[in-house]
Amino acid sequence: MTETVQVRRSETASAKASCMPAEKSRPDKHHAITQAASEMFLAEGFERASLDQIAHRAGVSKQTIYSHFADKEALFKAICVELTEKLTIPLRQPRQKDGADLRNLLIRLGDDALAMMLHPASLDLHRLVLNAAARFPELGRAAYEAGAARMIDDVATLLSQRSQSGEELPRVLGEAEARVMAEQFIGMLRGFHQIRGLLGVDAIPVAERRDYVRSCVELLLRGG
Amino acid sequence: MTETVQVRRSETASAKASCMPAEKSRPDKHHAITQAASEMFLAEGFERASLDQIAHRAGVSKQTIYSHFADKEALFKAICVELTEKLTIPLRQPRQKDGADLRNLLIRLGDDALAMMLHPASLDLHRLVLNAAARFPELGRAAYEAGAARMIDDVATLLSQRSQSGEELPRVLGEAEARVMAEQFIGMLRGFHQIRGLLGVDAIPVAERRDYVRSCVELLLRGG
DNA sequence: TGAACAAGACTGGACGGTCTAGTTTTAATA
DNA sequence: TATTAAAACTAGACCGTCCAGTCTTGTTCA
Repeated sequence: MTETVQVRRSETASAKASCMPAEKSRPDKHHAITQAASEMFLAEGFERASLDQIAHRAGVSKQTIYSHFADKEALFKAICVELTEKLTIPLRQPRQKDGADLRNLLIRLGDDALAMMLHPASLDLHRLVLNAAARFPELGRAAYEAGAARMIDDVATLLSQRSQSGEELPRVLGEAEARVMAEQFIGMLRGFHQIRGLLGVDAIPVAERRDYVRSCVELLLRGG
Repeated sequence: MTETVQVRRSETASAKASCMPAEKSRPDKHHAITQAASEMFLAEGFERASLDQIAHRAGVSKQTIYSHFADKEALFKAICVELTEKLTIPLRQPRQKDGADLRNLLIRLGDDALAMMLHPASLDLHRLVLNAAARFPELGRAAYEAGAARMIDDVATLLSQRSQSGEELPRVLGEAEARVMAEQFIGMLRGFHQIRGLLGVDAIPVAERRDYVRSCVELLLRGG
């Protein structure tokens, strides 16, 4: 009796250590758990989401959760990593640059970036990670790398390249200059739109948002 | 016995309704409570801060807290309002505009605004309100009005005035244009500095930050 | 004297995590 | 294909802890 229990324990521990689907579990259970946990954590936050609720919503017993994850904290971290990865997929896909001039590239990029930042799931994750970062610093850093840092890198690379080869920008940019300008561009793009979403203030209409993006691009191209 | 308790109850309710210092309480108690509650909420968040801890830190009994505030939620909201008010005092003080040109005004304003946004207490409150906004929408809206909206208004007014009367900006700005440009300016000013603070990523050195602010002002003046 | 207070016991309930007992799935073997 | 044993699972009881909010019993102060 107790022996079989001990065996289970050790397997449980190893499965959790890797934070991966347990090797011998029924495959759909893991997904059901992470799905339900995502919904609950996003909607309620870490403290208010209870494992009983998550288990019930996943159609799974609490014990099964504990056979996949060491504890609530491990489940939470796994969810954060998974969601961060999922919601930043657009940032890791190479952008189409075929023949477009810098202005139109920046407009497309700006429209996409802003839409991503204002997506409800993105706002919820933002809230979640911001809150968790105080207690789990590695989550904060990981989210920064996957989100903000990635965007800065991409825009900086684009600006740097385009400034080298011609007349699309007033001057040739060094590495550091390009990064500063990228931060300025994404910063002004974001403006207070994301904050408004997070604070429950009404968003501006989409048409107005498009105008705003274009206005940012013009400001950058004139001022850069 | 029970009667005196009933009397206390009704007084408690009225004192809390106004969210002001109870009329008949010893004056320093209220401040001790809000002080301790501020510290605990900022450090731990709403759920993890317990009333026992707050009472202990305030050197006050739990009952005293409940004679000043209806419940934990009311205490929390009062703290949020009070902190929001306190931390946005700089935004409500008229700025010195004596004889300075727009460039230097914007630099001063930018330095101050960024320093304010990156202040540890400000970051903690930001986290707190962002998290609370999902459950208490009025807190979110109030914070937006006191913070972001206020800054946009101020900068927009400044830009609009200066654009009317001369050559400091390339063109005369309408009301709406000035607001857009103000949002762009503060947005690029903030960049990802605040996010880095919130996520626990190392901040850039102060000297570099000053350069960044100046660079933002130049970009705005050239591009506006 | 009476109102505000301190100290802390107490209640009721939620929750994280464990444990038990019985059921289903899997996969190897006869 | 039928058998079977281990592993994964379910349902829910259970434990210990924590906590919001109440109540009691005194104490302090105006």
